[in-house]
Amino acid sequence: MAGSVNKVILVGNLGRDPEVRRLGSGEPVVSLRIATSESWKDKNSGERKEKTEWHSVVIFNENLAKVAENYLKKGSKVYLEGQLQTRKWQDQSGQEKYTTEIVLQRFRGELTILDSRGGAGVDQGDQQGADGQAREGDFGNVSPMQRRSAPALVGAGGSGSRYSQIDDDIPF
Amino acid sequence: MAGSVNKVILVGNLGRDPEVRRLGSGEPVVSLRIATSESWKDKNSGERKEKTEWHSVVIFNENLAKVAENYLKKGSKVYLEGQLQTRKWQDQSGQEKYTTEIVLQRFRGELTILDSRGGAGVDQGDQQGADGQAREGDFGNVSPMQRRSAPALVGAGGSGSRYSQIDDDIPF
Amino acid sequence: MAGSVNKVILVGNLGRDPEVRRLGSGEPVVSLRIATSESWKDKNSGERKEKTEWHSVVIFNENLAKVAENYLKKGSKVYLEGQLQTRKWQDQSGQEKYTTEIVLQRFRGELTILDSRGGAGVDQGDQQGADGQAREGDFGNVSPMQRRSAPALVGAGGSGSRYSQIDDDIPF
Amino acid sequence: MAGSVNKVILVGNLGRDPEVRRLGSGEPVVSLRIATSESWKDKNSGERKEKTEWHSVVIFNENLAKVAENYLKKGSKVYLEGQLQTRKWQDQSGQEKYTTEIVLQRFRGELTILDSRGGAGVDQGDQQGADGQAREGDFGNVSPMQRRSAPALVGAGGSGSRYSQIDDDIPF
DNA sequence: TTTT
DNA sequence: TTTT
Repeated sequence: MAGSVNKVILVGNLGRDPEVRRLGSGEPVVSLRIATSESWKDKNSGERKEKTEWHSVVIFNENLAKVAENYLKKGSKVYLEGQLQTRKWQDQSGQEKYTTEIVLQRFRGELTILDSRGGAGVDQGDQQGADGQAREGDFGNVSPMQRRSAPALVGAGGSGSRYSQIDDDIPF
Repeated sequence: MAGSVNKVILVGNLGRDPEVRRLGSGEPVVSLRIATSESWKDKNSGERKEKTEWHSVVIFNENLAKVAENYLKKGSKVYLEGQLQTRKWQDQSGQEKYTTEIVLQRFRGELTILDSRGGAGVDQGDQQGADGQAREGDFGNVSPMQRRSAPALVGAGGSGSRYSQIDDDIPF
Repeated sequence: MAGSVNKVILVGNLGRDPEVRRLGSGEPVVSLRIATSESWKDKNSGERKEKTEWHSVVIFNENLAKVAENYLKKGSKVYLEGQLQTRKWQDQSGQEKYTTEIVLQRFRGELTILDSRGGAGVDQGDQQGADGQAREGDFGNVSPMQRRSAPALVGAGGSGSRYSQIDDDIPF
Repeated sequence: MAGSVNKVILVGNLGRDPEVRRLGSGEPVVSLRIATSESWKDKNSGERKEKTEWHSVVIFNENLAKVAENYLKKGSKVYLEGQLQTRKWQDQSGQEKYTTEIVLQRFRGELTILDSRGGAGVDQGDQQGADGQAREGDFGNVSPMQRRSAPALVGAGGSGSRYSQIDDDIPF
């Protein structure tokens, strides 16, 4: 439809480490499980109550997938923008199921790490500085402090060469 | 969780008339089915392609539910803000199913009608003018032009009295 | 600062035709003046009141600038996303002034035309279809119905060749 | 104008402590100065570059003003939503000036504290729990850990009674 | 399964 | 004036 907008904005924490699968090209596609929650004081009982919502996020955006793979882990707090997408699938018994996910398509979406130490903002528009000059291959300002504690584990099947390529791209 | 955000922004069109059910208190809860879509030209075939995404929206916000009930219909274009919520249910055969909806909770969310004639902005914060004076009971600027063509049908089970009460509330 | 977000979302109407200036490269930079407004019923006087806010928008994003140049005009309704930027300048008398604008940087921001006839969505991520295949040069789904009424006037200083180049890019 | 949206979303840090002034009613109006910034690696020089943008925020929303007054301080990181508003004023020399601010009107806007320890989410819709029950007077889930280090200084001109009233409202 |  |  002409003239439509489909946007999700989340600020929440990863419930587990990112899951990475690779396309034929070797590019990572990263899945995240993000929790958001609300809490309030029940007016009758006076108790604190809390409700957590879990969100499934899939990152096809190449640069953001690399960042997620390399700098996020269980517990990380992020800001992200994606779009809603519902897909149909069949379970083992042939039952039809629907799953709604927040998808960051290629060249789309945003991801910003919010953890206090090593937090870093990254989004797909970061190919350009405030000076208006485009900078291809530059994908943002991820701080090394944010690096996952076990970099050797970074990237399922990831090779050192891929990782150093990221070192070239990431500006630090 | 402290410090989280769960927000969906949609601009799209209703695929069918709003569905209204009533709480014990008589307040409407309105369900919408909203389409958003993207189109692009396939680089290989040169064909125009389009993909439509359908979204289920549930409006508990009392004022916005009244507006949806009375001023939206199949084809209407809206801007809306709500939050993602996934609920579990069982179909007739006892199968577990999950449905993800965009929910506008009581006192939360936004809904703005974007149709060219009679479009009108309404949101829950509209209890106050630009002058900073609170105005309870005032819920926005819905134009009569936007009224559904068959007001007699407005509101499943709705009575004339309820409708005129809305007339008191809606500022026109 | 690591971990920051600076985003403006507007739905409003152009108060005048887009203003286009050209960079040395010939790329258009387009300025828009957008009105948003709120209305409410004054609780004391019972009068309808309305307050309009005017926003200055500057589009450096190349594809979106072309769309704005060619498909927007006074009165057009748009959805747009950009970022806040305040710049300092001096008036003729040497007085320091500050102007805050909503900027759509290169490769960033979104612009979607919302007018009922010929409305069309365009954003910088539209280089890729729902199939996940990137499509460079494709910048969205602008409908010919949306074309400004006087295409001969399109593009200050614009040549026919540039315009037909747009015809190649725009998918219709 | 019917059908418009005027929304700003910021994630950033306070450059200084909140400034509080009081309305005749004693209600606080809080001004914040928020920094957002982007950084990138210059492709030519290879240097890290950074550009910071400063935003002026004014909070009329009563509950959010109290939270800002009591729980934010220089350096705090927040997520907030408000609307753009430009006002005209005259400096001492009679010169006309314009200032653009992000305003959180009464009953509108959102504010969520993002600091890692003691971070807390608060927004004006928090008068209701996930159970859909409205809870007046409840304005969110601010953690005591987030309290400013010198609570005695909290609230310019604030009395102990006002502060304990907040203690009643804030759910901890 | 996160976070506070 | 913040933050990394």
